[in-house]
Amino acid sequence: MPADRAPDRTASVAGSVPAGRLTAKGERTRQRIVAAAAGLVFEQGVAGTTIEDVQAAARVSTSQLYHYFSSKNAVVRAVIQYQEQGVVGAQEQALAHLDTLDGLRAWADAVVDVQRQMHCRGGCPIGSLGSELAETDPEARFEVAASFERWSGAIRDGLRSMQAHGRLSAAASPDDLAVAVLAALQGGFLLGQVQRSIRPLRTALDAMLALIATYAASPTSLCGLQAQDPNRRQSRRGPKPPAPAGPSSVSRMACAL
Amino acid sequence: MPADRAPDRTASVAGSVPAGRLTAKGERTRQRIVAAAAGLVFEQGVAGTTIEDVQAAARVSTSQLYHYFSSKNAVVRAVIQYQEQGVVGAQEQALAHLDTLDGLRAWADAVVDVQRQMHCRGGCPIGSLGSELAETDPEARFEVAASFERWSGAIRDGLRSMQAHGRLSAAASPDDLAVAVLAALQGGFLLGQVQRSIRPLRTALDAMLALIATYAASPTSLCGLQAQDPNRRQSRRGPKPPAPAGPSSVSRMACAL
DNA sequence: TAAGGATTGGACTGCCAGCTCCATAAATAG
DNA sequence: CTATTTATGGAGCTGGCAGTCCAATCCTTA
Repeated sequence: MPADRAPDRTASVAGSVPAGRLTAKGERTRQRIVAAAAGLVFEQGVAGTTIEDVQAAARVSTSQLYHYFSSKNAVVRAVIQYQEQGVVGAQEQALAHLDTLDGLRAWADAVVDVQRQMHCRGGCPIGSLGSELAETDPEARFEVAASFERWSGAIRDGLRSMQAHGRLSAAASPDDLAVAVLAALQGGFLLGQVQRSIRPLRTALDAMLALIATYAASPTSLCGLQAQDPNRRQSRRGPKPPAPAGPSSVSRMACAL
Repeated sequence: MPADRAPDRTASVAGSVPAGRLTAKGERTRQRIVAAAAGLVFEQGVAGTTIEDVQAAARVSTSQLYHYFSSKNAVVRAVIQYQEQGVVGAQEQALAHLDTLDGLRAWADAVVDVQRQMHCRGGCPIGSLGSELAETDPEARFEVAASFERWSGAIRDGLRSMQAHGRLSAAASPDDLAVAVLAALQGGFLLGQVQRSIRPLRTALDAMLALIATYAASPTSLCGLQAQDPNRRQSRRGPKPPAPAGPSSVSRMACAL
């Protein structure tokens, strides 16, 4: 067995290369396929993306593709994990040291900015996959469910951190609020994708921020009367927090989420 | 021209029967096709539903189907309008005479109940279509966008009515809140579909209700401190408002939304 | 250097789904 | 009653797409 074998971080993916032995070169090819597939799937959906498309985009032959994946379904599952890594991973970074309401606002701004940069196309890479595959591919549904769980977990941890710093009332439930925020985010992405506008996402997240501000324990009043200042929405154009700098291709833009 | 011709309410659908003259019988056949297609699409998505499937479910021959629709795309567009009619129509009914916060809570309960009855399968009939078609069928995207607009408009009118009755502070923006509520609903449906649980939808809508309660102008306190009573979630099993009674098939259950 | 596994090339196949076409039956108008 | 339009039946065509197969080549190890 080769010595420079890449760490076997893909062993858990059923349908990968049979008897899964990958050299470093093979690992790179495999990654090229997944990245290309992720981009295409993001742009045109699973059903709208053919294996031929992926081959062309990744510049690999049929036998190459089927050397690394047993079926199109296997490619799709790899894409799901790839997007989970990219999107949720970036989210965990962005939410890691969250301890103020302003930090949460900055996070929301960054999220909205992602959709703006995509010109509202494609929706959320994970949410779209979930919607398309939920009723036809149980395993895919399961993996997307896990991604959502991890994502809302990151938000919950951020809120807990705020609570620990005394920035959030003990009456607030970080667990419930996290789920609600993620739902607002997903719904906002969907509405915005369909209407080609960032307004729904902006509005939905602002609403959740206003609710959370209601639970703010520190300086500001407990009553969220100025929670929804109509001016703030438009004035949010300042220097945005540098997103955790992913690679440059279109498919990675999605992952900068 | 026949005298008992059905009213031409489908004339606006491009791709319907060429030179669109429909007898009453033909109209019934057409409706059977659309209803069958709607059910299948709801269960398996557009890509997962073949014309053959629709033919079998609607008990029509190939030539019949292509007599009434020029292509699969035309069928899909008819399905979108069918679902808009069913879902948004029912929503307009349910939200029509909304003038109290409790009325809004009852509405939310009914929405959650729909997902429960579907065992969390299928998501929102309109949202799923939007997600699947947004990037591949511009016309479909446009129609779904219009549906969302109409839907949030219904919510907005309900909130305005509350405002007119003095139940909501003038500082609240029914327009923004309506969009946020719809986003929470859509996101809740998606998360719940993927995780096979009604919790996300319940939680997301409760969060929005808590925010709206914050704006409540009348009896209850302005501070939403008991807004998120964790007990209320389980205790919501009383006699639910009779949903606006749609037909009985599975595909119509979705439309009872 | 030789062997054996990993990687790559690309033609080919089988199937399925969307759609066409022609023929027949039913209904309507005059 | 007859001409015309509308509704139905069903065989079959065609293109595209997932997946197969047999080699050829590269790379690692010994």
